[in-house]
Amino acid sequence: MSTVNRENARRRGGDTAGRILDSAERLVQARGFNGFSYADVAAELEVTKASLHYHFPGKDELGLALLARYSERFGAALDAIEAEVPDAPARLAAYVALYADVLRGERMCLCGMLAAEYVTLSEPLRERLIGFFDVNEVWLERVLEQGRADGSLSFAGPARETARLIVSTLEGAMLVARPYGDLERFTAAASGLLATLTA
Amino acid sequence: MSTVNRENARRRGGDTAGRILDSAERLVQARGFNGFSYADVAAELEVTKASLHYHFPGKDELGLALLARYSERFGAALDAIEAEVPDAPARLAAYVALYADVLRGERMCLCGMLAAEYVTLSEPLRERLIGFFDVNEVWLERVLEQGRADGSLSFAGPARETARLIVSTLEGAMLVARPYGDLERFTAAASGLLATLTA
DNA sequence: GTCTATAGGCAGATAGAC
DNA sequence: GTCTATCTGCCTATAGAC
Repeated sequence: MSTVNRENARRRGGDTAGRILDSAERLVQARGFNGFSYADVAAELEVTKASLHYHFPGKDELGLALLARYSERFGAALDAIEAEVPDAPARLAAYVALYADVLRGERMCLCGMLAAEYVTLSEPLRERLIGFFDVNEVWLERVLEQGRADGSLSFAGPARETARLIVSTLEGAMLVARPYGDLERFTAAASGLLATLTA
Repeated sequence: MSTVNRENARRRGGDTAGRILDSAERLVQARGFNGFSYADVAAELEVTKASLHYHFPGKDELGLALLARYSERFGAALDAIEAEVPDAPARLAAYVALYADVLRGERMCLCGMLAAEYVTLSEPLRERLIGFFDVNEVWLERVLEQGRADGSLSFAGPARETARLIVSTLEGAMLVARPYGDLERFTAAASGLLATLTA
């Protein structure tokens, strides 16, 4: 790397690949994977499209990198909840807060957005998208079982099904709340959901 | 209209505009408004793109026609439920069945799909999309109040909020179930939701 | 690593013949 | 109403200089 480029990277405040991912992630979450282009990212970062192709040869590779980073970050957030929050109801509330934070940035969940575009995605992207939801379900399932065991949560049937209900409700609440530009719509739905579990 | 064209229309089994809407609707529900093109519809109908532009000058007009027809049809289905199904819990179940029927065709709800792409939509499209959700909420609100009044349904807080929770959950359940290609995922979530209201 | 330049294709859209 | 032909612009992607 040249001295000039190193200086540029420093001034920009981070590695270029990371900045590309930041920009692309925001664009996908706002407009969808089919609703953004390399040109959009290039304009935002004030670099050329060709430069983006150096870091991510094709849009599919970019999508895979996006999803990998998102899943990793989400997984880390789940680990953090387990480390910092002991009881099951509070863990669920912290889980909901993860979604609320995304929506606050006027973004849709990356994976909810990709789920809408599922039919148009490459096979590798599809597989990893499914993997994201699976991880969420497994994590919620454990929290739900913990809560049922210690009496802090109450629900009927397999914990896995309630876990799926939670994921569905939160994704749907984000989806519908965003057009209204109304975070309260999301939090109200989430509260209503959690209320049925702590009753 | 020429004799030949009238014959073509007859053989095709309907007016051209309607067939265009049928094709476009299916494509939007499967791939998104940004994921289909006039070329896709033209290929499916074995006509030229120019012909489509005669019926719907631009993609935006096509989208508006799509949404208008969908809303009208959905409204008619809600009217039919009210006419044929008397009690509130059964009305909710019938409402859920409307969504399940869409998903059975491996489609996402048209409006859920457009909600995901909201940021990229024209202002007229945005307004009418909001209108669709409003109509759903109002209808559900009335059913919920009816059920609470006659004791067949039980929920806390304003009926409108629970109505929003129902819409969110069903849209989210469709969104997540489709990648798994698993209708049962949707019906399980819907059953779980309805169970909390009849308890 | 980033640039200029460009390829090749598909997008939405229009003019005008039939 | 549908066609052929064409336009303009944007898309993803690549070659090669610096």
